[in-house]
Amino acid sequence: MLNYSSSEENYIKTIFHLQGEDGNVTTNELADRVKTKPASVTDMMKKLKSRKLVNYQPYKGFRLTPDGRKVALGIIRRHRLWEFFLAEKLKFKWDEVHEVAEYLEHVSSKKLVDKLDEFLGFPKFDPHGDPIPDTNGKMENSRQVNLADWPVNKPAIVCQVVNQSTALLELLQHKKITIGTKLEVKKKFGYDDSLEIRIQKQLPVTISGQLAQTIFVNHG
Amino acid sequence: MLNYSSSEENYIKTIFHLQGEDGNVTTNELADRVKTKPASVTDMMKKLKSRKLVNYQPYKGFRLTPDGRKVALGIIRRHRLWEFFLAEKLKFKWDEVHEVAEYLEHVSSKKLVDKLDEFLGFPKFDPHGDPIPDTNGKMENSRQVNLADWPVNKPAIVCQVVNQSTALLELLQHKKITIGTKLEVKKKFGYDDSLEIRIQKQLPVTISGQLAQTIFVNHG
DNA sequence: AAAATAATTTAGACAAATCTAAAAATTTAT
DNA sequence: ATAAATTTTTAGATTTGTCTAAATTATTTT
Ligand SMILES: [Mn+2]
Ligand SMILES: [Mn+2]
Ligand SMILES: [Mn+2]
Ligand SMILES: [Mn+2]
Repeated sequence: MLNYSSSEENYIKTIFHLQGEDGNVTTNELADRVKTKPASVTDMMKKLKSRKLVNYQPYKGFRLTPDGRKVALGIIRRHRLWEFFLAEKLKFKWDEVHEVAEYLEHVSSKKLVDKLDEFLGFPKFDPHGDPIPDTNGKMENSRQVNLADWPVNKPAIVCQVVNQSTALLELLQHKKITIGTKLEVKKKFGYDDSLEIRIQKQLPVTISGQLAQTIFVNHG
Repeated sequence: MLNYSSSEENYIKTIFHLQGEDGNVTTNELADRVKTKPASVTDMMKKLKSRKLVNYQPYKGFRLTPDGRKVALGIIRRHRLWEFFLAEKLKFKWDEVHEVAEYLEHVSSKKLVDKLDEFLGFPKFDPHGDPIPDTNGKMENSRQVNLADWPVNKPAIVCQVVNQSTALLELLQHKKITIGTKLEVKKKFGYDDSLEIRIQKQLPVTISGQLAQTIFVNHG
């Protein structure tokens, strides 16, 4: 199995995140995300094309090839497993795991990653609720629904929180909401989109519509 | 705190291992160890000198400065903590941990390393019995004695095994000897330097003088 | 359909880390 | 003390990844 530089891996991973089901990725988009200049992106795309990891025609944007997608899923697997390790075993906070995982993800020993996965008990989701690909690149596509759209009185499990700012984390901690929290929506107020929710058997609490929109849940 | 490239770190770490208490390191020695050419070593020494990590005069060899020593101990700390993690938590074999630790050692987040240390229970020795520096660079200098020189009927704990070949590992596993094993030497045979040892309360077994010389022990 | 604007690529330069081949310094042998 | 051998350094080139500035292509406006 070939090996890629950290730089190549960062481009590959970012293309994966930017290209949706079908869309193309543009030079400027990618330059923004990997914090480099468009000229550097063009250089790298030529290289990745020659390695058959992206389909690329000048001025037409690019997408990962099936091979590129496999490489991307491997990087994402490592990133999310390390994030899980940092949060679960080393007691890092949510908003601290990503930065360190950016480095650990580039250590690409297959044996290391598979043994880590086993040690962690084959987790299905990282601390932000994103699914972790298995050895073969398969991952749950967690049919997750925004809490703002969840019906009243239906059990739900928090499975993802988008936008991982420290301010958001603070609010979630105060409300005692975390990945895995079981709750039900008790009331919805159309006036300001606020919700009244009940966590487990505790007293109901109110959360704003803005907060609800950052929270995604599963069928509990 | 400044950051060094993987390449710089490999040179620094290797100089630490090569320079003893007082000796100087030579260009060819270092080139051999870091698997590069003498010309590259000279280039790097100029750079490390300008960063005040080594003392270096052309043609006179080099040594780490106190700052360089601190950096080296940080790298060695990371290397050995990861080796311990791999062996203890991920169940890697002795002879598999080093290769992966060569990569993990270059992830230099202080928070990561200190939390890993805590998670592992502040281990004092890596799987090969080498001491692990603490956050301040202090480590046990394990007054270890070769098993061949150990007195009869005195409790000992295996703390290091030199020469980590797979063949040696296989033999040690068969004899059920590992780091931390408690044993006593029961008899010494001058004819072929073989020893009879007793592990814990088990029946005595015989080991060759050659094997005994690879094993170092502490006062049990 | 031009002209203006925006996006992308090319050209040329640079820093890091490495190499080979040649020059210089040091050490060893005669 | 020379000469020979060894070690070390320098000079010049190469690869990877980046940048700025200029040229090219595509898109949007008029
Ligand atoms: Mn992340
Ligand atoms: Mn990364
Ligand atoms: Mn090692
Ligand atoms: Mn290394």
